[in-house]
Amino acid sequence: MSSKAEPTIHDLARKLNISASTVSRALNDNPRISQKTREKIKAAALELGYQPNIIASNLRNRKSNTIGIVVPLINRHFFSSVISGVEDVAFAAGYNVVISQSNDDGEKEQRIVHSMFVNRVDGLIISIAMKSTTFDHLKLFSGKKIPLVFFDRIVREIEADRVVVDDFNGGYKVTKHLIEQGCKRIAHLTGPLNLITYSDRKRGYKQALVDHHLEVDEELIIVNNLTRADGLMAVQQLLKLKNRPDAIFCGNDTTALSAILHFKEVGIKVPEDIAIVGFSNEPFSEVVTPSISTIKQPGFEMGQKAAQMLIGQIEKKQRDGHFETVTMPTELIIRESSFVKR
Amino acid sequence: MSSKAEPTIHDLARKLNISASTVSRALNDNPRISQKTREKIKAAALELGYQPNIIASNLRNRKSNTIGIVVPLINRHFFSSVISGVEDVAFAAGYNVVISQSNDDGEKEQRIVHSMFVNRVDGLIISIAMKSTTFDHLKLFSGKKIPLVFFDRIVREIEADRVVVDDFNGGYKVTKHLIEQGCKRIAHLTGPLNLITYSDRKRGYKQALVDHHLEVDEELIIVNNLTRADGLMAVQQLLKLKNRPDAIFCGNDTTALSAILHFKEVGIKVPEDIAIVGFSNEPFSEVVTPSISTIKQPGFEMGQKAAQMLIGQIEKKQRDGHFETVTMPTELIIRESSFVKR
DNA sequence: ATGAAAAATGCAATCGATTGCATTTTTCAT
DNA sequence: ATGAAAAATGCAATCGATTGCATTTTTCAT
Repeated sequence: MSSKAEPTIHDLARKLNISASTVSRALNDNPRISQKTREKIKAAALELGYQPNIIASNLRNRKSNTIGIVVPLINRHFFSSVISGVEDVAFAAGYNVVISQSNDDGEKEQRIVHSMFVNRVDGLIISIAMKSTTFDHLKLFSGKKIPLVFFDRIVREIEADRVVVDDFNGGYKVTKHLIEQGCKRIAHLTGPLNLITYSDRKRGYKQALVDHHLEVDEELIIVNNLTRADGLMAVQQLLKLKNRPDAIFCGNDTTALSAILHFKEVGIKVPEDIAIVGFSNEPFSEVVTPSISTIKQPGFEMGQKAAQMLIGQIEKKQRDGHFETVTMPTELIIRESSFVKR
Repeated sequence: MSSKAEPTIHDLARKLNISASTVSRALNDNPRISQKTREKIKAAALELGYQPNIIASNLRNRKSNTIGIVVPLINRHFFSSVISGVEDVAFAAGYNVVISQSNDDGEKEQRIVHSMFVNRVDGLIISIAMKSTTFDHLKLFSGKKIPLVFFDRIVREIEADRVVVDDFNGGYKVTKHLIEQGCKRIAHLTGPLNLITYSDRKRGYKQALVDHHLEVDEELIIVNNLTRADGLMAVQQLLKLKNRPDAIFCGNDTTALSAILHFKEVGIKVPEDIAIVGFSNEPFSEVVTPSISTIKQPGFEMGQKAAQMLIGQIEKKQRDGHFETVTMPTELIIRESSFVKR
C-alpha cells in the first residue's frame, strides 16, 4: 500500500537535505553538480522509485516533445503505414505521437486540430479530410509558425512543408501503360477534385491521352468518393454506355477491386475485355485474381520523411520561412489486371 | 508579425483589470462568476485569440486526458482497426490518444511503456510484443493502480481489465469445421506459445481433434513467427512429410496466404487436396483466389470496448480492485479455401 | 594559516492554470 | 440610511521541474 503520490524532486531534496535545484541538475547530468552529489542523488532516486513528471517539465520548457498526426482514417493501409513511419522516426528522436482521425469529416478535423494546438504539440503532420473546405483551423499552426507538414492530401493555400507523391506522373504512367497495352477508350474513376491528389492524377490521365492523340471523353470520367460501393456504381454506369471503355483507371485499389469482382460476376474478362489499374497498392491488390496493377505509394517512407522534416523544423534554431516539398517516387506495378498478353 | 507568445489568463486579467482567478473561473463557466463578467472575459479571450494551455492545466489537475496505446505494429490491419476504435471512443470522451509500436520487440516495449508513464497518461491499452518475456515494466501501471487494459495479447500474470476474443473457441471452431469437411490429418501452424492467443488457439485445435477421435500428431504442429516467409517454410516442411496433412489451420491469414500461393505454384489444389483456414480476416482474405476461410476478430469494436473500459476506470471515483475480462465473439467465415463441395 | 579563485550549491522566480479561503462588493429588508 | 446576508471577486499557494543569479564551500598557492 502506501505509495501515495509519486515522489518529486522535492521529496528527494528533503530526504537528502539539499535543494530541489541540485536534484534537478543532478538528474539532468548538469556538470555544475559534483560527481559525488550526483551519484548520491541518483541512488536516492532509484531507491524511492522517482520518475520525472514530464508534464511539469514540458510546462516549464514550453515544449511538449509531442507531435500530432491527423489522417482521414487510421484503419486504412496507406495511412497506417504513414503513421507507422512517423512513429518510427519520432520515437527514435524522443517524441511522442498523438494520433487522431478525421473520418474525412471537415468539422471533426477542425476540432482535432484545435485540440492538438491547445495540447501544445510541437508540430503537426496532416493529410486533410475529403470534406474539408475551409482551412482556417490550420492557420492556428501556420499562422503561429508552428511546424506543420502536409502529406499526400496537401493544401496549396497554406505554406508548409509537404510530402507528396507525384500524382500527376502517377496518373500519366498508368494511362500511358494502358495505351501501350492497346487500350483506346480509357475511363477514369476519381475522387473529390478539391483534393489535389485526385485532380493531379486526373491531369496526368488527360495529358497522357492528349500526348498519345486519344480523345478525352468526359463521359468516361466519373467522380465519387471511391468506396467499394461507389466503385460498383461507377462501373455499372460505365457498362451502360453505348460505347463502352476498354480500360478503367481507378482512383484507388478499392474501386479497382469493385470493378474486378463485378466483372468476374457478370463474365467480363479482365484484362482482355476491360483492363483495370488502381492506385495505392493495397495489400489485397497483389493477391486478388486477377492481381491488380497499381501505383505503389511508399507510405512508411512518407511517414518517416514527414516526421524528419517536422522534427527538423521543430529543432531548427529559427524558422526561416523556407518550405520544402518532397516528392516521393511512385512505381507502376504491372500485374494481371492490365497486362494484355499477345 | 508581433504575435509573440500566446496570451495567458494573466494577460486577459491585466487587460481587464481583474484577477487571473476570475478569468480562469469565467472561462470554465464557474457559476461563482457573474454573467456580466463572464461575458466580458469571454469576449476579451476571443479578441486576443486566447487559447488555454492544456499542459499547465494538466499539471495542476494531475490529469493528462491522454490515454496511451501500444501495439506490436501499427501498420497491421487488426491493430490499426483496434487503434481506430480506441480513437473513436477516446475522442468522443475528450481524451487524446498517444500511440507507439513495439515492433514485437520486448526492449522497445519497455521503453515505450516507461515513456507513457513519465508522460503521465491517464491509462494504457496494450497488446504485448511477441518477444516480451518480462512484465516488470507493466507494473509501473498495475502496481500504481493506474488503469490498464490488455487486449488480444494479454498477460495472465498481471491483473487488469482485458478485451480478448475467445481464441480457444476460435481454434476449436476452425478445427471442427475442417473435420466436418472430411479432413483427417489437420496440421496447425502457430506463433510463439508464450502468447496466450496462440496457445489458446492451439488448445482449441487439440480439443477439437480429441473430441472427434482424431489423433494429435505433434509432427503436424509448427511454431514460428507467422510471417509470410515463415508460412512458406512451414508449408514446405509439411509437404515433405511422408504422411501429408489434408488441411492446415494457419495461425493467421498471412501464413494462410503463403500456403495458398505456394500451393497454386506447385499445383496442389485448395481445398480439394489440402484445405486451408486462417485467422483474423485480413482484407485480402476475402478477395484472394481461393478466398480464405478465417476467424473474424472484431478489431474496431475491441478498440472501442478497451477504450470504454479504460475510461470507465479512469473516471471511476475509486478503484475497487475489481477487474473484468470481456470476451468478444469470434465468427468463423467459411470461404473457398476450406469448403469442399461434394 | 590566509585569501583569492574556482567549484558547488541554493534562492526564488518561472512556466500557466486552478482553487480554498478570505475579502470586497452588491443586494435588500427594515 | 443601515446592517446583515448573499453574491462576486481576489490572494496566495499549488501542481513539479527548471534556471539565472547569488551565496556558500572547497581548493590551492603562498
